[in-house]
Amino acid sequence: MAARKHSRQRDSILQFLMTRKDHPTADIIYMNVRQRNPSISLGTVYRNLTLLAENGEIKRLNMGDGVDHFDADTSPHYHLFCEKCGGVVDLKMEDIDSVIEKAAAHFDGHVAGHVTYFYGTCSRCMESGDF
Amino acid sequence: MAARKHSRQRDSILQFLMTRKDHPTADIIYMNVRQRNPSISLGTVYRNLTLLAENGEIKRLNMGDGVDHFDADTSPHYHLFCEKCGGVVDLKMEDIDSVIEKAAAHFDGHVAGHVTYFYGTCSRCMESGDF
DNA sequence: TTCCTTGCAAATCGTTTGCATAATG
DNA sequence: CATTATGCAAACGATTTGCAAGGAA
Repeated sequence: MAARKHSRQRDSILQFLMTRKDHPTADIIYMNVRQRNPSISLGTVYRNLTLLAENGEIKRLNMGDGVDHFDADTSPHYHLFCEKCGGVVDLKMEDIDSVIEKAAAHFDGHVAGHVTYFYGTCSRCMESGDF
Repeated sequence: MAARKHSRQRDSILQFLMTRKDHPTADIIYMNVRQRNPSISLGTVYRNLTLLAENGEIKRLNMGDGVDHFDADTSPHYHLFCEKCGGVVDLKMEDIDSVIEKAAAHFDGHVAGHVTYFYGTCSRCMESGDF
């Protein structure tokens, strides 16, 4: 439904996001993309992130910290929210979608999917020991 | 550390929450408690919900819809967010904390816990068919 | 020339907070 | 009396949106 047109802003946002594996927030993305494109506005960043997420080109992550995080890696994988640095890191693990059947077992309605994320300490904060 | 004093407002908030099994938001709680206590303010509702949650007397739920939901049932159980009515319902199922070990298996840092919730359609919306 | 996209600023929304006053122990 | 709690309204932080101007097809 979107007769989408090309835009430099969207390009640089997506490009930047692909270089990062720490799932930055809209604000972090804004500050970084700004360095190459000084005139870009926060609103444009938000608009494009939403557009890209709706198109499935990126993922919008809700890690319970009140801010949305974005991930250019759309392949299925899990995330951990580091309670020490507030960062989000990837977590490779076997698929646990079987929890859906477990949930559906004693449920009258329909279980379409699940959201699962972990919290704890990332390896970086584990080493640096400073907390 | 909290030399907590008694308050009618807190009482009515907790009491109201215990009568509901649909995990209302602060605003819904405010509108309802207001009927018995017309002078209560939204700020007081928020302050008490936070206080009760910190004390473990109630649970604060993040269902990814941008609003906090509250639950007076602190026993371990899961929740489903109904995509049709926007409500939150309880979902009884076997414990799946084993996902923590699965997550920790290939992770360098420390996995302290996980957050899991489901989304789909509640039984009520399933029946009424109107969507 | 369409009409999608942008920059900017104002507007929303949910939630928190400062402050003077009221209620509790 | 010492403090915690309240009501009110202003303040906040993240995200969205209206609008006139700019850029892509």
